[in-house]
Amino acid sequence: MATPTRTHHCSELRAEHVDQTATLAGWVNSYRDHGGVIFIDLRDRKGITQIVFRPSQPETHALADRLRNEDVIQVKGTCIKRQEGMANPKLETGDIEIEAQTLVILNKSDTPPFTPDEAHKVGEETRLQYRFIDLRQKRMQKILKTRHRVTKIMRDYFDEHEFYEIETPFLCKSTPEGARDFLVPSRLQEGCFYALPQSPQLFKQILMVGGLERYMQIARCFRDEDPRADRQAEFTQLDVEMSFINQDDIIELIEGLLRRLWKDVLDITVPEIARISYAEAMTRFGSDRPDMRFGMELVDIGDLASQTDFKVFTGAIENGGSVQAICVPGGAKLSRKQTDALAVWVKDFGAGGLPIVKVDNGSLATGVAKFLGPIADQLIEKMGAQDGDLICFGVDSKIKTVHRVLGELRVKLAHDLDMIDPNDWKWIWVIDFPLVEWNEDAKRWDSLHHPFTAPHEEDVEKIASDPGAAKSLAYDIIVNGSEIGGGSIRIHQQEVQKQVFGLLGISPEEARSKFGFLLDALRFGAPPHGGIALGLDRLVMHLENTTNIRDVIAFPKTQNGADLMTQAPSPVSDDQLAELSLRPAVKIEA
RNA sequence: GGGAGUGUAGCUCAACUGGUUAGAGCACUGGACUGUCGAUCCAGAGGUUGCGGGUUCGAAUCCCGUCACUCUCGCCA
Repeated sequence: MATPTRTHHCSELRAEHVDQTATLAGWVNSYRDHGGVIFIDLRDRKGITQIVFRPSQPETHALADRLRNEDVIQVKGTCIKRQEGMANPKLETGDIEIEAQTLVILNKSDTPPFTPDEAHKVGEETRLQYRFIDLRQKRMQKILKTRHRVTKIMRDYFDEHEFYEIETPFLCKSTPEGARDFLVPSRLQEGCFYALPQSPQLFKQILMVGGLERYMQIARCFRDEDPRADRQAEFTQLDVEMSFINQDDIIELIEGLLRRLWKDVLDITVPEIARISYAEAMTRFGSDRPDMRFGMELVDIGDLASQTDFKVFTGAIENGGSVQAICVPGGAKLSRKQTDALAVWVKDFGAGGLPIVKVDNGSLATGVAKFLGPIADQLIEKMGAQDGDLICFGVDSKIKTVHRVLGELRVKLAHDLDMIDPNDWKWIWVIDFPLVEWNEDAKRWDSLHHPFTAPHEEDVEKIASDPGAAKSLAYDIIVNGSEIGGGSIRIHQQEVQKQVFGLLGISPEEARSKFGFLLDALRFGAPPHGGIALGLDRLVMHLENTTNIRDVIAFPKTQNGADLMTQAPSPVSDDQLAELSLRPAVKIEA
């Protein structure tokens, strides 16, 4: 077999190469056999070039007659200019073609289940099963190229800022907090298990105590939880940690990175990114990851609600709850059927229902309008509502539910009513998160970020006196309503860490057994430090304008955690199990 | 764990209210054709209607169960 070399890529040849000899190699993208002359569109990573086979080269022509889609071939021939009217403006290389002298079939392909050109209309299940074909389509190649550029830019950027890229272990100690761990049985220590890292959190802090000062890693993380459109069990983070810095340093550093990424990939300039507090984000947008591309901010109308006889409103307020509203511009055009569907939809977020009114001729109509007569004018004014608008109410005895319902609703309505400019980008930092949040079910305080997040210095006393009011030095970076990263300044003093563990109900014994190494590290000269992690998959999703995380991962998993190509996970042999001292509760034959 | 949706030829889809032999386009096979580029023309082959059960004279269609895939609530410090 000939060596599959080539002199040019399939995107390169132009009129200026006419009369030159060229050797190309690639896949048969399509073939057109005219009995005499045969045309092949030859494809490689970079483009497509048309090859012509003429009967005047009988041996080569006979070989070419057998070519089918996705055969891998090597062609040597002469670059010739296409005659007048025969150029193909759809191809970069459409002014020329290669007149083949020799053809080598490097590898004949079985009939493919689909071709790269039609992959975009093939079901995802089939694409994932034959991922090696799917990856040949232009879109997938572009996405993976972008992903490569993003990680390259990250490494260059942090290198310029004197960060070291340091690997951390995959085989880690299991900590039951947070997400469910993926467990790996130990062969050498019977009955014991490693866990795959949910993130390199503790290791990167240890690196700071270890004096490395600036660390970054493109880190694979594992969380054994149910997936969503934008998240799967195995994902990648840009992980960063720095010593002797404050929150502003991290924010400025990451803004610089985002600026370079968007400029380089999309030629879009990232402006100085505004910061809002968690409290403000919740009050105005009902969410800690507000989408700032549209309005419809939440308005507290508790004062007006209590002036009505509408029991839904007054009842909620009497129970210590809240009545809030959003004004949906042009929302009055929604049909009864559509608003009824919204009322069902909001129940997923804990709402009892969705009271609405439409604004018509300067007054309220339909829905709950008949209950709101006394406050109609004030409501319209307070909401800034116009004729043709829809006002949706969030009502509950818990303000948290009201925020959630209206926060989710405003995003859904903005999409449904096409209120978002697809070319708009809105970045925002959310800062000053509460340190902890009361978990009503478990009757305890939970970390909002994680247990190593530092409180504001002036709030340290509140850990004991008023934990819910203590704010943390945590920050999330949001783009278009999507959280693409978050981090915090860490606790670097053993005393404070002990207090936080105490607040979280982690006993000293428990803390010692789970995080003893961290507590030790904090005793021996831990510098002040902090960091952040950005979701690489989500970042690439934004840059490539997809809502499907599987699009930006070469070999993704399905919702069931399966790899449809390799058929993982799979049963294993009894021998393998015995070696690991494992006995499954459910046995599936290997 | 819950809710919703999808599953028919290799691929994308159709098949009325349960009713003849489950169709079409692309792909595939054979043939024709010397300028196509979504080639064209002629002919052909290709089906466990995801799987299992049930109702019925009769099931792709209705019912129950199950599996896979998607979206989603819970979950994801």
